[in-house]
Amino acid sequence: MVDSVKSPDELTDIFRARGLKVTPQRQLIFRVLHDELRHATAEAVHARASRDMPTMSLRTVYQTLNDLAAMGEIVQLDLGTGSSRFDTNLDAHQHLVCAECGSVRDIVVDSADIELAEATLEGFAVSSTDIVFRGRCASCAAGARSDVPSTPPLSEETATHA
Amino acid sequence: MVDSVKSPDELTDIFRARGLKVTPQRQLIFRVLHDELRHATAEAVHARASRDMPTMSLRTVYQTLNDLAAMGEIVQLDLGTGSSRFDTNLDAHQHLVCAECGSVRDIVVDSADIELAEATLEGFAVSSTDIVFRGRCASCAAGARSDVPSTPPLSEETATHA
DNA sequence: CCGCTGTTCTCAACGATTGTCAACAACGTG
DNA sequence: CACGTTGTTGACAATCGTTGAGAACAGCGG
Repeated sequence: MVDSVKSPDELTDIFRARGLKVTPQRQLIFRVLHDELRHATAEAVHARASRDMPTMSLRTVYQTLNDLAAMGEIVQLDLGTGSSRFDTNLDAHQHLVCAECGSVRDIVVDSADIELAEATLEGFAVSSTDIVFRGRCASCAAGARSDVPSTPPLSEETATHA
Repeated sequence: MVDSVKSPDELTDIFRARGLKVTPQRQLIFRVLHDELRHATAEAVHARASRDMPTMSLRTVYQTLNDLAAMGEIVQLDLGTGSSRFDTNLDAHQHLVCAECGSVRDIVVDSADIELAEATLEGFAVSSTDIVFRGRCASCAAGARSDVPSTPPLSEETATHA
């Protein structure tokens, strides 16, 4: 986790450099992302930001998030949890996703291991490798409810077999 | 190893074994999946199936697809392409996704390579590992014409490949 | 033939996200 | 500090993928 909090100056530069105004909304959103929510959904960012700025519009959050993503300051992720998440970690890394609570955690994988045989690729030019480890996080495992009947997950999402 | 077409008998057994009726819709959907569309979206399946059975409802397709997924006969995938895809390949494998045309191809990865340090996991119990290699397929690289907007006219799933 | 039960169909609703558009606030420059 | 350009907001509508709710239906046992 090298990228912790960015200074207000950096923050300002980031926006200014692209001709974007440094509005309090943008500052707040950016700060929320870096200070607290590392894999937040737009909703989550909005909820958090609304505490400090009650008039904050969800529309603005989406817009700013997209702007930041377009600038390469954050990365938009689709982890199959229903909504996009925005990652402030720009370093190469992968994710652990808890199927139960939906929490997301970064994990560094030696992607060099994942070498694909040229022959297998058959001309496919890989530009990025997204890995999602699904499972159950420690918290959920700890507070595992016992009354959950083993009803086959009918309308569950992304049911992967063993 | 390629699970090609399943015989009508197997097909019947699959449904019957779970107490589901072998309706023409289900048969058709199942056949479409195994015969042609290996990573189809519900829409795609519906489009194909509608050719043979014009009254086929999209709702039924979704329902049947979910049923099949619940039975473990197909796997629901979220490849970040906007909609779920349903994979008939039950063997452990990963996917190559072309960012341009959206085509999906299977690829076998020695997932044993992807060893995660216990310490790093911090109690997270990994149950599945989904890897998506994004990039550009050979076809798109070959016909890299900028005048053609990347709009797959018919099915989102182009031919398996050259 | 009747009714039961599982299926399918139609249509409406949902969640996430974006478009629009008008009124208004405010950033950044000079 | 004034001004012009941008950004924000609010109030919806619209989109896409997907699911819910019932009604209509088909097949089987009685």
